[in-house]
Amino acid sequence: MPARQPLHPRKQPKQVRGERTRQRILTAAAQVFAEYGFAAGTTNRIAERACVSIGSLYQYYPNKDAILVELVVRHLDAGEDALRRRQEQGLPGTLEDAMRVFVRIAVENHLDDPQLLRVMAEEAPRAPELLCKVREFEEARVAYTRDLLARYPEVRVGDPEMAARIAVSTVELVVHKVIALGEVVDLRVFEDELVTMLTRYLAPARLP
Amino acid sequence: MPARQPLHPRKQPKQVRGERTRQRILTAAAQVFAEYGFAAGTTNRIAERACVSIGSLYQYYPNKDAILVELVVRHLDAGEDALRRRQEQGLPGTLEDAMRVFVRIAVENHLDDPQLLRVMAEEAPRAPELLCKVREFEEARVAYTRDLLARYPEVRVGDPEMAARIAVSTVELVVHKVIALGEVVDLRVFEDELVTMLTRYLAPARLP
DNA sequence: AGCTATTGTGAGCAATAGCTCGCACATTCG
DNA sequence: CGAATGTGCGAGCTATTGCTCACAATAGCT
Repeated sequence: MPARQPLHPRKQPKQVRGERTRQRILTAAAQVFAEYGFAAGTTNRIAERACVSIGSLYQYYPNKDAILVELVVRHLDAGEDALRRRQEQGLPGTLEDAMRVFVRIAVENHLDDPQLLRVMAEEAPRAPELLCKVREFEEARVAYTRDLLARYPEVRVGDPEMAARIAVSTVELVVHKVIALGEVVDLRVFEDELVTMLTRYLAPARLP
Repeated sequence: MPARQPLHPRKQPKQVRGERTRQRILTAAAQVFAEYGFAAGTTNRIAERACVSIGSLYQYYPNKDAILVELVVRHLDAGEDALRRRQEQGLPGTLEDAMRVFVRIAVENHLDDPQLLRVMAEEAPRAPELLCKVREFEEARVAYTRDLLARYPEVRVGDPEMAARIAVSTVELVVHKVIALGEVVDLRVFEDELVTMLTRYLAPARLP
């Protein structure tokens, strides 16, 4: 690895041609990272896959990391959108339904491209910029979940903030593990159990 | 990165001197990996920290990965030992106590050296050999947990195997995240909530 | 056509880091 | 002591890879 200096004023594409090239590079990068991993997914390989010269690649992205950052940001945005769309359909009738929505969105999000997701999850902690963005999104989800829980009177936890935090992390991490690491389990059973765990935790049946 | 060929018949130390050198290398590697991360923790740096020449380093480890593998295996062994020792103290009185033991062991295990643990967790999925070993240990823990749950009559779950799997993963992943990623939370509150989640999930209060 | 800004090219530079190999030093043992 | 074996050394080879730069091609406009 040579000079990694951002002495580069990358340009915004001003013609359609440029926009399309940029998109080709991004798509190729997603494939290459998914196939080879981040380290072995060299910029030359990405350029080759995108049918673009290496020079062009560096015209749009200042360095390799920046490509990954854009991929991650796009993924986070997509996840947020999915949640927002569900949100607009109104509050689920029961807490269990609400939890099922969470889990299912997470599963769908990961099922899309498990390999790429795995790379992103592995590489995220390395780039401080990425870590920051990921945390931002996560904080938003925690806050949203905390508010959501407040709407169900049957919820009874010691520390609502911590409960939301644990719930969000658990869904994210456990789903990611099962999907990306390719555990061989029945997804329906998995979903049911995970939903049960969250529901029983947050809204325990009261003793007589 | 140049030739990574294991054309090497690494030797077992036959003198005490060799054994000590090996240990110095391992200790240094743990420090260097924790401080610089895996990629930036170069073999030369490790050798320097260990006050050993790189030639000596490669006399005991065929390549860089092998050093990490040994560190991970040692850590896994340590964790298993800790669990076994508790196990010999007899079955905890309640399920909640049993869960608390799990969580606390995980926390202690991670509190030991969060940075190194983080590196190991991030790097583990890359080396197939490591992934294999980690899974082996995890399967053992799942089996152990499944058996443990069977001993508490109040446990009521749809799929005991899946429940054990989810419980093990949740503890491991969530604890790791909170400790290694340095989330700013009260550890006591965190422990309590996590234990509560597991307990309520596995042994829900029965309705009248 | 001609002129300019934008986009595209790819050989090759520079830096890095894993790892080797020939040799020197240390330990053990007869 | 001296031979055999084990241990330690570290300059430098080799391969890789992120990235630059001088130049070429194309698009848009008059």
